[in-house]
Amino acid sequence: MVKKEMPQPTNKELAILQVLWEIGSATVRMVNGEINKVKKTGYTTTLKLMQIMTEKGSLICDKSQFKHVYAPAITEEKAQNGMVGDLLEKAFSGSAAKLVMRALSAKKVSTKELAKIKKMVDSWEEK
Amino acid sequence: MVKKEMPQPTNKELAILQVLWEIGSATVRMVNGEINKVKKTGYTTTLKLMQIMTEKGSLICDKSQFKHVYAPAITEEKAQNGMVGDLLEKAFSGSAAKLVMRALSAKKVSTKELAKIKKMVDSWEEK
DNA sequence: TTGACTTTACGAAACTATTCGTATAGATTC
DNA sequence: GAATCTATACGAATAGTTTCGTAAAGTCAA
Repeated sequence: MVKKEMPQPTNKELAILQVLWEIGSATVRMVNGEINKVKKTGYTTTLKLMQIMTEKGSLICDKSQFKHVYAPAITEEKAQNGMVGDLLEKAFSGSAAKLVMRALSAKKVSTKELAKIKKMVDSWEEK
Repeated sequence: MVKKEMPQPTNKELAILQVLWEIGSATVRMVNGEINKVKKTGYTTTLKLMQIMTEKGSLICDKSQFKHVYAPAITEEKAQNGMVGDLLEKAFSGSAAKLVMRALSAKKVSTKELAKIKKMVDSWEEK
């Protein structure tokens, strides 16, 4: 079985995927509505992008109804793994430790977040 | 003082930056030599890209000699922080914990790496 | 059914990244 | 200094993303 090498989603594609991961599936109008809360974007712009994403295989489109219904073709988890893996290779020579270090310093990390991270690292150790 | 919003480097730009971070500063020929170890690329292609990067402000060029000498305009640390911060925002809703979790699962992390990460998280806690 | 409205289809423009061919200028060698 | 080699300058082709205008097709209410 050949593993398809999926290119990382572009920023706009990711914005659309975020909406669909959140609500499961939606029409273009619904997605465009969400997108517009962040940045004004024409309806046909979003439509076109979603059609292209369907061609690429990152969305699935149900055309049985007049209003086509779109859903993500990959899970958020897989996409996140892909993006982190990509960044890891191209900017951190594959060292997860370096990346984690930057993640901690890139942003003020709350005590709560830090506790979560600690817990996660500990539980990972047991494997 | 206005903080300039630096766009994230593209993949090719990053490859060039990697070389310069490694050796400090270099001519186009040297950079192109390194690049070509990974992927065959024409000399003028690398030249053009480095000129564009200089225009953009991600490289600094010393033209006092016939063979121009280029150096990175930002540190690897800053660039890594930027890239991680960007990914954090656009794909993890700003949650460092989620990103760290993906970093751990995106790749087999060695025991050594895991120990480093643990140490880092612990020392971070003291602040 | 007709008119208003919504949705999709199509095509193209604007923009960016990447690539490289060709021309020109500076250095080197004989 | 003429030939040759190396470097930069310039412009353009290609490819991919993002944008949207316009047209065609489907829906629905009066």
